Amino acid sequence: MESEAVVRALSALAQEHRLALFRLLVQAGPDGLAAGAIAEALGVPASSLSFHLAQLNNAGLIAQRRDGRSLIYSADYGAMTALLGFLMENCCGGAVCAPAAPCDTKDKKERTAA
Amino acid sequence: MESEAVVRALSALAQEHRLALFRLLVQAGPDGLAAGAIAEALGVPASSLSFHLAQLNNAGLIAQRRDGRSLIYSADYGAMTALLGFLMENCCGGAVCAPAAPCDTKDKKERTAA
DNA sequence: CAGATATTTCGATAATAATCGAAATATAGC
DNA sequence: GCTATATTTCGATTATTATCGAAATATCTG
Repeated sequence: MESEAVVRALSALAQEHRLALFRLLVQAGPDGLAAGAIAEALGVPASSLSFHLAQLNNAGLIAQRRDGRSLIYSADYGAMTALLGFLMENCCGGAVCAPAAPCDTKDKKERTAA
Repeated sequence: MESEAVVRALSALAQEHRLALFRLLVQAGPDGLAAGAIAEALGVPASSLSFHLAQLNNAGLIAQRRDGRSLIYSADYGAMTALLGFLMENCCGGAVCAPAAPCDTKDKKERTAA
């Protein structure tokens, strides 16, 4: 992941609505959520939400797919992991640094899946 | 870590110079670097750098200490870990999700140290 | 095709951020 | 106290971002 892409990803996340939106998708899992459902969950007008979705999408943090009239958005876990990895790269001049396991990872069957 | 603090941290990192600056400090380790040394390393005017240092400091991502005439800045590894943890909280509706080990963690003696 | 639903694009406005030189503050040494 | 070094604060300018209603686009159903 290049520095420029990382800045775009961080900029995308550095906004209250988008951070909440991204976390909502992270927690929703690979199935994702329709734009309308997100707008309702966050209490944001559709046009505003669309702007924020575009930011996250442009940053490569979320994926979009169509299902009938609805557009379904889902978190891109691979991009998130790459982002975290970049921040920690070559970290800690040999000292401290906690592991920070991302999640329970019950199955771990697939890594870039769905 | 609260949502508002996370947004501040992400905003602080979502800027080319500050991202480079933070990574410089992350890689420099707990000893940190003097403001002047950072300015030279990044090729940024002192007043501009001061602005960026203030942003990172205000976001709680870096610590400041004085050594004679110099102000030494160092990365706050605890804050970084908390930030990453927040992003992954409750992630992956039970599916995927790669571990993303932050660093080699040779010793692993302390977790929130220095 | 007409009408309904889901979402995006457009356009205008308001707020926030980045930039850097010049002047101000803090510490050190004589 | 004076002079030099290290860094920050101030102020003015420019650029980017967030906001949301209204209109446009896409898909579905009959």
